[in-house]
Amino acid sequence: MKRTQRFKRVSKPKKRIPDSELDEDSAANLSTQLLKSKSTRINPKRPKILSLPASTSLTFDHMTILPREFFQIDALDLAPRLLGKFLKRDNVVLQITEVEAYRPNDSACHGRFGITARTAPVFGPGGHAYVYLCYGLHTLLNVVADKEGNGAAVLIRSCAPISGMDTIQERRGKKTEKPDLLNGPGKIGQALGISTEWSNHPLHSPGKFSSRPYLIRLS
DNA sequence: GAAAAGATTAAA
DNA sequence: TTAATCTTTTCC
Repeated sequence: MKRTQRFKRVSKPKKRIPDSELDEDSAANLSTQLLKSKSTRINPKRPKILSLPASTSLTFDHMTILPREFFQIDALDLAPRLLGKFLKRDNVVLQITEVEAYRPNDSACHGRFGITARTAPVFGPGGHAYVYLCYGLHTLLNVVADKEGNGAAVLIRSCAPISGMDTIQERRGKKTEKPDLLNGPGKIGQALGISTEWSNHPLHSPGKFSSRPYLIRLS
């Protein structure tokens, strides 16, 4: 039975921007390349791993915050579009490398039993965060997808560090630069320093508090 | 009201 | 392979 759809960006992390050079509006000349990947089964418990089509080279000049319309589409469409995008909070910037889509009919989707106190944000309009505690230990970050009323979201599973390495390592409690720094959904939440209080926070604007994370792209 | 499961991680 | 750890949902 179908549960979820996972998308993975298989490429090397892009060059890192020195913290001193990064600001709200520009992170000059990052280029990102979506490399071809095979469709493989990463976790036997999960039915299918989808991959991106092969290799498109994209170059951007300026960072812009993604508009809310960007998010208000089917989670299955939103998921691959999040690959390569940037998640920013303060000096920490992560580039999304692996995501997983959860749709209303997926057996693992938190929205499958309707609106509850915890899952209410999932049913809200796309572009907000849905953060919840997993196994009592890990804060998992989802990007709510689709229109209001549809319980769909995309889990951020893995990222590459772009900026704020010191902060990331400090929050993670590891000095490594290896993939295990950010290759898991619980690690993303930890690296961003978020808690469940962040659930329902809009990701399509910096928000009232500048320290709140938001999703950006280079365009 | 009690019990079990869970979109995981790190360490052995 | 397993313990850690606790909230949400389910079952009686």
